Amino acid sequence: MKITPPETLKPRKTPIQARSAATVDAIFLATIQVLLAEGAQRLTTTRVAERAGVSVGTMYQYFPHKQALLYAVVHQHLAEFVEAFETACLKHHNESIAAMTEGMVNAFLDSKTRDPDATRALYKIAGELDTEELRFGTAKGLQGACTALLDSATDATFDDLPDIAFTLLTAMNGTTRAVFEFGAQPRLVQMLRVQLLALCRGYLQIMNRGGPAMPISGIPYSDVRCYA
Amino acid sequence: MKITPPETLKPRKTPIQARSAATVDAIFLATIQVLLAEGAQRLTTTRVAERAGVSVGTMYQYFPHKQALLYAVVHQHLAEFVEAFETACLKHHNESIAAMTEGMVNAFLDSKTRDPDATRALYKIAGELDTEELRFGTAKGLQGACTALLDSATDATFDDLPDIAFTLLTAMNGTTRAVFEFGAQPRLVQMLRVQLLALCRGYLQIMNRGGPAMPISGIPYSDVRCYA
DNA sequence: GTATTATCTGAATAATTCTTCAGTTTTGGA
DNA sequence: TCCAAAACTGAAGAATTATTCAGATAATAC
Repeated sequence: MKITPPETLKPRKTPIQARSAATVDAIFLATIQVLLAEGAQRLTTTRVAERAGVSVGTMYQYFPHKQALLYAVVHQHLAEFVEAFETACLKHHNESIAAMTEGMVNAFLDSKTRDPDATRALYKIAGELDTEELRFGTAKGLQGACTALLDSATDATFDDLPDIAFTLLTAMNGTTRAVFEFGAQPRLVQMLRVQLLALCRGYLQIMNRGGPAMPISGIPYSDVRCYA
Repeated sequence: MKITPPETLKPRKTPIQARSAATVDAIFLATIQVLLAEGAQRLTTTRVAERAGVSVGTMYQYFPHKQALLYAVVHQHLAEFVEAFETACLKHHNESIAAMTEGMVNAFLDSKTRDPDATRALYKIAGELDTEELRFGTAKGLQGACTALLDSATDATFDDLPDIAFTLLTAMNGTTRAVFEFGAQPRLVQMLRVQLLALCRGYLQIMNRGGPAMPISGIPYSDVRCYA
């Protein structure tokens, strides 16, 4: 997964000395902190600079405008996330569905949990990033990795794999997002890990082409796969 | 579900004549339109008023400040959604899991699809509403309805119902949100309907206390329910 | 030690935004 | 028809914000 930022959102210059590298890091960190402490509305260049302990001018030396800063922060974390997820997917190619789901769920949650503040902050601005490019690129990357993974399952085969991958990923994201917006207490995360495992496994079991046709009595499952 | 707005977010006055009722409606509509056309950043009181065809002063006669307007718009649609979902849940009490999941998924998607623009717009500002009260209240309401519904299933019993309801609801929301953020083309919505049905059914099948212990060979499912 | 490059500063500017209120227009009833 | 209440207007004020740039300071190379 490689996502190149649009021309207008590219950083103005990259740090050379160690001092400036530290400055940029501080700015990134401050962005997250201001976002969590004050909300997206009150995320201003001045406030971020102040929190980072640098002057506003310094910020504008690295980022041509506020949007570029936001883009950089989101891009950084999202890229890390995509890479972690893709790596985990590759690691579990040619395994069972049970092993795959475990790998995916753990990779997903571990990556989001590594820096909970950042995760929470990112969910807050994800909507205002006016470039769909990032979201779209990220989604495509994850979907590709998940599709390929499932396609290599040793104990199941699927129709409409991209749809299945899309559903799995967005379901994981939705549940995770909710947990983080409720504070992401460890107990909640652990609960989610268990529930997600069951969610993914149950879903894939039903979608498995060779699986049982009607696991629960009542309305038949046959209509589940035949959509126009 | 009844959600009372905090004192500071209450409307300044309620329309009496038909004329003013139309004005408020126009303002609500304009808010959605500006949000979609310009984004959350550029959602200003002046722009909304202009789009609604009224003066800014008129807006401030009904809403004490911008936040109150936003709150009102979100509240209106969310309340409708919660009620539709709760009604659907009540209608399917004491039925099979298959019937329940179908009822829930359809209610969820039908309600969100009724006014796609509003749905898309709401997802955009959901994050900036600085009062968690609404989100929290809504979540509680949905979770309660879903929990009660599942508890009445004729062909299954569950442990940790609130957790299961939470997972189901946030998974549905996550997938739906993604579809709407990608434009919500009818084909995508139809796809989602099918996938969600399978997702919910598969999950509940696994979580059913009386269900099969190990539906897919490989790593055992036994650990799925025993979390600390 | 000096020259050069990298980095930082922060008051000033221009633009945008929220909110008010004194006055005007419209409505519905007596 | 006439009037009091309801609804509307929009220019003006106060506050916030993004962005610049000329000059100061620190690091590095030679």
